[in-house]
Amino acid sequence: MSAATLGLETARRTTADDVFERLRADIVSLRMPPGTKLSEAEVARKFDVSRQPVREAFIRLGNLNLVQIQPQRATIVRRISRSEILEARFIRTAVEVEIVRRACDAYDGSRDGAFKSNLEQQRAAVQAMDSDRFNTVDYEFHRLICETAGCEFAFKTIAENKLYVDRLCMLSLSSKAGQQEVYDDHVEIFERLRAGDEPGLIAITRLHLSRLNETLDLAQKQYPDYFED
Amino acid sequence: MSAATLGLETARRTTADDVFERLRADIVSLRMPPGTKLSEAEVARKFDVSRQPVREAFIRLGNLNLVQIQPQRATIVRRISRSEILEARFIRTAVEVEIVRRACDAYDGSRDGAFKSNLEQQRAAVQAMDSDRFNTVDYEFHRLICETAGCEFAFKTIAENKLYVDRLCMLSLSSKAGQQEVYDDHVEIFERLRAGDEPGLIAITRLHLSRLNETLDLAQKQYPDYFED
DNA sequence: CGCGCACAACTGGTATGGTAGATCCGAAGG
DNA sequence: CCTTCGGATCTACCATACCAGTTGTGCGCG
Repeated sequence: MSAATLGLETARRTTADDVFERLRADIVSLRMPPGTKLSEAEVARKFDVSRQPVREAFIRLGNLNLVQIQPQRATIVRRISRSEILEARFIRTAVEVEIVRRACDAYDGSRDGAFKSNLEQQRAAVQAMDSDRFNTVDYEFHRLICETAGCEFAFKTIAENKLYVDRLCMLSLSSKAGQQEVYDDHVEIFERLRAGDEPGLIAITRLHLSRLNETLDLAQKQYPDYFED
Repeated sequence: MSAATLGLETARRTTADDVFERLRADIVSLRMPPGTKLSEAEVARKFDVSRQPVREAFIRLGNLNLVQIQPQRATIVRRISRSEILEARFIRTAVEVEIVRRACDAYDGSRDGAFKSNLEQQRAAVQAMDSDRFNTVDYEFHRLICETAGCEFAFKTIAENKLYVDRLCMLSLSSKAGQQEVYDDHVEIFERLRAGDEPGLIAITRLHLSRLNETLDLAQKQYPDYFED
């Protein structure tokens, strides 16, 4: 992912950036479901800009594997790849395990307040069945762990790999029970971290990330057209 | 990294692809050293194409963090960032540890021949002080480990993170002693793998990757202008 | 009725002209 | 001599026009 797409905006905002962001949002939110055909000309008309910025946005989306550019044919919103998601999870697991290992070493309790506040927000989101909200604080929880480990930068990789998964989460099939499970995991992760129980922390982290399987199976059964394998 | 940059070329080749590849090669080979100023118009003239494909190539290079696009100002070959390299190594270490862990479980000796052949080529390259050759087989060695683990895909992430490091290696400051050290590491990695000694394997892998520090220090001392921090 | 070919209507790729913003440099004023 | 201001000259950005493939369709022929 480029620096420009990650928020460290030092440069000024351009039309191409706008188009990119809007399309990106439309894709990950599933307002444009996988398989949707996009056309430079059409999008340009819709956003009332020329084809040029649209084209550049397409290139960047293509680099993120969110769209598939078929020269002289079409550009379509990429379908979800089961194998790709599992591969992304492998990478994320590797990184996250390394992170919690470091976090365990570096833990000094200075972020306990933030953790407790975050967990409380998670609990409330589960109670209110607010999936969007839960997703956001989930993100924040993992960022807190990165900070504890002194590896804020690693969150970039995690977020990048999460891109593929975000659309899955958006299928809103995250039942209350599922979210409760995730929340319980988070609580235990925090407890193990505080206790300095490194082996236990790693084990629960692996278990936590492995839960993606159910979500994946469920989603693929429910929306087979959204998948390419 | 986009699919197009990884060789699974299903689409046809475009002018922009050519420009991208040529610039990329020029950058990682240091024919265009860090800090070199690029201009759409200038590159277009040099390659005898229009500015458009050049622009698109710039965007893709920017996504790979190989160049820095400064709107309305200039586009320059990105300087090497010390912190960024260390961050990339963190990610790579995390992934590689996970890989060898899996490789240890999945090891069945079926690739022993390939490993031995590869190590022999490494030995020869060290002897001949052929850095380029050594770099290539070094790559292959790590790919072999990925294959053993059944995680060919993970090599993509490793290679991607290696992008930042490639320019370092190109400074050809890899002394014969340094290469010998790396070779010895590889030998031991293979031995631990065969012996099924997982803890030892992980330890030597970590040690192996940590050796980058010396290279980095040396390079930064010798070519301070190539670095941005 | 069915098959094939040609043409029309797309698509993305490329070339080029014009615009706004950033920088640099020199001249004018302190 | 130093500072400042203004314009010349860069830059990347955007719009438009044109080109080259791909695809789908419908007409004509077997």
